[in-house]
Amino acid sequence: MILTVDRFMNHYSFDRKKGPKDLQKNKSEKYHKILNSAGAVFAEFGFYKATISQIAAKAGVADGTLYLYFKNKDDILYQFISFKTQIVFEKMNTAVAKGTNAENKLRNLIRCHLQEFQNDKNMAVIFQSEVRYLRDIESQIKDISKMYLDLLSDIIEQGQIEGTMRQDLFVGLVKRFILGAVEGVISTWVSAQGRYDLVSMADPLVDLYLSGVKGS
Amino acid sequence: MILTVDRFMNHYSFDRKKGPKDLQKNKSEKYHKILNSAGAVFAEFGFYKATISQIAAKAGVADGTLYLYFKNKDDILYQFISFKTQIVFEKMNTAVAKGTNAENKLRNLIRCHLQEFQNDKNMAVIFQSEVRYLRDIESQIKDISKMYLDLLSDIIEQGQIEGTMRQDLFVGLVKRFILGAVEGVISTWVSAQGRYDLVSMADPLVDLYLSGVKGS
DNA sequence: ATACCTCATGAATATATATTCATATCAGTT
DNA sequence: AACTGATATGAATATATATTCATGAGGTAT
Repeated sequence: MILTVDRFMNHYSFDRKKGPKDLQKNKSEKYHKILNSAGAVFAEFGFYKATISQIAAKAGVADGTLYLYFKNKDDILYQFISFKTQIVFEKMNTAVAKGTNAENKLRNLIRCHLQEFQNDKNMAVIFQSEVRYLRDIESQIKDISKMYLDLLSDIIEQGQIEGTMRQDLFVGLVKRFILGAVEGVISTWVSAQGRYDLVSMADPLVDLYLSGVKGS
Repeated sequence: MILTVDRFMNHYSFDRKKGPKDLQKNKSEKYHKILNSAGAVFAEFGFYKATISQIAAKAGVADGTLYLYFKNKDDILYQFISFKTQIVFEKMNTAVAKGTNAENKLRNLIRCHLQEFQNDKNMAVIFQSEVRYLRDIESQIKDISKMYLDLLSDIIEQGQIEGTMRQDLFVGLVKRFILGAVEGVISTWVSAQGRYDLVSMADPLVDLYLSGVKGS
């Protein structure tokens, strides 16, 4: 299966008013400065309580400037998520590709997941907190987790072929189970203000997936 | 360990303006009518997009009436969550108490959890979506999941004593793992508009907790 | 019949803040 | 130096809606 993340970026076609020069601006330094500032403010206050003025101040620009780069407040969040999603999924795909067998792939995926979220706490908080928004907004983003789940499906199926994973697994359930548990671990880490090392949870977590808690 | 849910209700002491007659009003039919309407509206639109007028209309009362029963919009959500939390935890405690051994208790807990959320989809959606809010609001509510995690700790420890669960488990991780996975499954069900039977996931899920996915 | 209390109403108020736009700055070009 | 286009500014505007409060209705006791 081919996992493409392009659709997150490309199919997004709110028609901005200023049209033409957008392509250059998207890459501009200021665009990213605003995006990062927005990330910090959203993470701290939540999307609704965050104000345009706060974001502008943190980015060191005037309020009106945001509207040269973004359609509106919603758009800022949308772009933030799209941008982060793209980067993270590329890394995840790479990580999985490096694994030789199913178990390896799974370990790489989970470690990468935890690593990326640990590296970018704002992102972690926003992905945690703005679930609601993600649900409401543009439909393409709805399945942020879709590709992740597809990755997992592939790994599990490979494991079943290898014979390293049980044949009787209900894949649909197993993948939610795995993703849910990682997110739970991240969520806890976020609540704890990121005070401990998240990545070190990766292997113990995978061990649980594989062997469960039952005594021998 | 004794799990008390009382604190969720009792320690909440915003001083309402009308003081004296509150006790009666808290139980009144209209209070609950508003609370349920609020639940429906919050679930449909999310806390911030929901308006007082919508809630009032759905409850069949005037806007101003809400302020006879609740301090403000925040308070409505707070009370909703407190109320639901209390009920659900009582049921969970009862369910766990009925189990004889650790595995049984775990099965009862998970089944109860899924059952209650399936029965009250508004609650499920709100618990899913308003994470952010739960984090910001009054500190007592922060640990909505605290008691749940404590329940799990007890079960796991019992399992270790029984010898039915591995001795080398990192309980702190295991309990997040279990809760995260249940929440993930619920989250998926919510996204799917609750079209399938959630409770039937309980036993397969617990099987995964216990035995993992590894082939024999 | 009157006074009194509780509860309900919904139009009027107050506030917050997202968004716009007339104006300014600056770089490069002629 | 004057012109042009792109970019930036931030005060002014528009809007939405949470919250208040003067008013009323219904019941009960005096």
